[in-house]
Amino acid sequence: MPRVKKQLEVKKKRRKKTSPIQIVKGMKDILPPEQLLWDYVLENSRKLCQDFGFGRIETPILERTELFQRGVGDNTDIVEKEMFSFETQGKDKLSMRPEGTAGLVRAYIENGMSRWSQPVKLYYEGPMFRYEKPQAGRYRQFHQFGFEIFGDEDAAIDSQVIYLAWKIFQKLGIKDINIQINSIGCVECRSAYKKLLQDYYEMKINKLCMDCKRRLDSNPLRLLDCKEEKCMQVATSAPQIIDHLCVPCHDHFKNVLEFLDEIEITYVLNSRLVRGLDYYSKTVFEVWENNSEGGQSSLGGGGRYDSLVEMLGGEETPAVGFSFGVERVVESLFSKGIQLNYSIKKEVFLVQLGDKARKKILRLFDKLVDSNITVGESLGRGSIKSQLRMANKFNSKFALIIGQKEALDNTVIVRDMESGMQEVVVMDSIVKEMKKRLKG
RNA sequence: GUGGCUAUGGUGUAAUGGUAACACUAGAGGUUGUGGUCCUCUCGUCUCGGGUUCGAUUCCCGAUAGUCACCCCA
Repeated sequence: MPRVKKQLEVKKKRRKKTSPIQIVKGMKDILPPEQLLWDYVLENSRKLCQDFGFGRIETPILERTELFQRGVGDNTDIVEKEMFSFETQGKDKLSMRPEGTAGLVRAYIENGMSRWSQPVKLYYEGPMFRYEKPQAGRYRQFHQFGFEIFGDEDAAIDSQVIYLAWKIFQKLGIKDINIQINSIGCVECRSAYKKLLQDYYEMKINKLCMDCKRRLDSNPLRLLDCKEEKCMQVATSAPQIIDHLCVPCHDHFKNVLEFLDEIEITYVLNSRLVRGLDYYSKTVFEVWENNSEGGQSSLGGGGRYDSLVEMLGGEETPAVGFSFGVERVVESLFSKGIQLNYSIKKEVFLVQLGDKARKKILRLFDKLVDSNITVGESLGRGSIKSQLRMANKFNSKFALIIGQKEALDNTVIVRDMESGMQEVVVMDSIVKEMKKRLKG
């Protein structure tokens, strides 16, 4: 009977609890176990970028909205409806960056990097924001790692960027990938091609699905990518952009592919690959991974953007870049069962009994850490039993036990966790003793 | 933004128109200062808000979130 009453009281108390505040839609917490994978991904990527001569740059998350309107393109989906934009108290119109390149270009211009020795090679990482409908592997705040090369228009640079992208994934252990590549030409040949494509589809408009009929005007390039069977049939004989590139664009693309052949990177010519940001020209590519269901998912993408620097008010500067989604890469690694052992390992574990002992532990902990020994403790715990359980969980080789008696005698019990053998050691020599034992 | 599906302890899963079962994890303990096995106990506003009902976690509606497709991309 009293127990029932108690439960009721507990329930009443619970009711009064204020409701918890939830995470914002499309946002995600990255907890310690997952951080290991993040570190793995980012550290390897940074290392490779540095090996390739890239310097790290960090630009602000907030930029003027205008930067993205001009840079990414006013009519792109990203700018039109996917930006987190707001006005400050000072009436500045700002946006949280939806991608990294525009900010880098701004920094390139603003810091006078055109007078640095060319090419300028930069890499970056950080959160990006897009107001989209969240889905698996697709968040409103997501992270990109990317790198850009400014000031060199040679096709070799394109292939170097692709090579580095490829290499990063190889290094990370994501091997079942392929490079989807295409050239979308320069402004001139692209608009000519668009017209050609529209003409082609106009003739077959009756064979298209509803969506494609609608898209014909707004985004003709997208029709090539439709998954309706009847549209796919029409697409197979549609004109391909690589057949309609101007001579310089054509040669450039040919060179890129030759370089890729040379460094033995397998790529897939994908005439339907069109990227959603306006600033791209010539080479565009994506890195796709073959997933377990037999489909493919995009891990990252990039391309050349020779006119962007000028569009944002700088001198005419060719550039290429690539970026990948850290979440997607992490998830890919996770689904492969790549497990970085998240066992927290502590060589030595300190067990304390009583207040006096607890005080001694604090200093001992510090000394041991200073001599590069990993130490665990559980100051908040009372019983020796639970503390030794912790020691076991931490895979400790030794437990150092200090109780009331030891605190007074200035001694420590050294317990070998494997054999269970115990020995009393004088406090002053414990650090030395531990060092010695851990070596052997 | 449009449409479909889903929503149960920290996690992963059950069952049910009469307040919830199991596994794992976590915490406390299994007599006085000793771990890994074992045992016991503890941890659920059944997402939220309405409605139907004597009664709803279970049915209906709405909200929210997740998820899938479109769209777009990382």
